[in-house]
Amino acid sequence: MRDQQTAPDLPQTLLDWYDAHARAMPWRVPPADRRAGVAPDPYRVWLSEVMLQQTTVAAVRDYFHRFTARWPTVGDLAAAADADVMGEWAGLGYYARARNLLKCARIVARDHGGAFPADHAALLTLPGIGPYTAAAISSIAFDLPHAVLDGNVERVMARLHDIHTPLPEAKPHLMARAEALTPSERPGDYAQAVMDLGATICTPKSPACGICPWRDPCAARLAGTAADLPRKTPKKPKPVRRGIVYLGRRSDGAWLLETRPEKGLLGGMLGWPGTDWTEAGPQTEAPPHPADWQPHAGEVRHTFTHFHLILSLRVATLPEGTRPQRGHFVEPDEFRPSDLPTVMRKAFDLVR
DNA sequence: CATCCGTGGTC
DNA sequence: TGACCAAGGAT
Repeated sequence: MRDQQTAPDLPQTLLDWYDAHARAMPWRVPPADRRAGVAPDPYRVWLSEVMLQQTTVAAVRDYFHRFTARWPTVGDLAAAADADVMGEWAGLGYYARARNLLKCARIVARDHGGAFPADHAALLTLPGIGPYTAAAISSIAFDLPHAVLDGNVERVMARLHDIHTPLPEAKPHLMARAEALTPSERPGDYAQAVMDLGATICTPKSPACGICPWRDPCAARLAGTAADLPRKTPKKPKPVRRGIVYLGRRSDGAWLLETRPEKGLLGGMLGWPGTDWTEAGPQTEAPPHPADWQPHAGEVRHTFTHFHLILSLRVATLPEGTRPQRGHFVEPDEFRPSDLPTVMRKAFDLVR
C-alpha cells in the first residue's frame, strides 16, 4: 500500500476506466481475459480493423461474423475466390478495402507463413494497412507500444489539450500528444480504451464530460470549448451527377450484369451496365445490348462521398440465346441482390 | 497536400 | 431533410 496518495497518471486512469467499462465486441479480448494471458487472434484484429475503417461498430458486426464463419483463418481467406469476397463485402462500402484485404491475405499466406508480422514497419508495407491500422494491429494484437490516431483519438487529444488548430493541419500535433500518452504497459488495452472513450463519452456532439475519467485534466472542459473541438476546415459542396442504368432480364430470369473495373468507383463490384455519371447528365443512351428498352418510372437517388447521384432506369426483356455486347448474364439461382453495392441494389429493388 | 472512395445512423 | 459523422488508405 502506498503511504502517500498521488494523482494517478492519465494512461492509468483511463485503463482503470476501461477495466470497468470496456464494451464487448466480437473481435475483442476483454481486459480481464487479456490480463489472464489470453492473446488476441491477429487475423481477427486485422479483419475487424479494416472493416472499421470509416465504418461504425454497428455496421461491421454482422459482416465480421459472416467473414470469420466463412473464412476462419487468413489462409482460408487467401484461398477464396475474388467474387466471393467482393460479394460478401457488398453493402459495407469503400470497396478498395475488400480488394486490398484479399491482396493482403494472400501476401501473408504466401510470404509470412500465414502469420501476420508482429512488426509495425512490416505491417505498414501490406495493402490496405496504413498508419492507423498498423498501429492498431501492433498494439491490440501484439501489445507493442504504438499510438493509434483515428477520428476518436484526434477528438480526445484536441479536447484534452484544448487544441484549436483545425484538422487536418493539427494532425501531426495530435499524433505527438497521442504518442506521449501511450504507455509501455498494456498499450493494446490503452489503444482500445482511448477509442472507446471517444466513441462513448468524448463524442462529437454533447460530450458526457460529467462522467469522463479524464474530466479533471481536460483543458477544453475547463475552458468550456470541448463541444467545439476539434475544429475542421470546411468541406466542399457535393455536385449532382446523373446517369442511366439498364436492367436487362432474359426470359428465363437471368439478369444482365457487369463486373466493374478494378479501379475507381465501386471497383471490382457487380453492377448494372449503363452510361457514365456526369454533372451534365447522359447525352445519349448506352444500352448493353440492342433491345426494346423502356424507361422505368422513378429514379434512384444515392449519395457517395463526394457527389449526389440521380439514376434513370431502363428495363427490357432479352431473348434466350442473347450474346450481350456488354456484361454477362447471371443465372437466377446464382443471383443474390446482397452481392450488389447499395446503389445497384436500390435500382434492383425499384424494378423487381 | 488534395482528391477519391460507400454507407447508414443521427440530430 | 440535409449535413455531419464513423476504429482511413491509396494515389
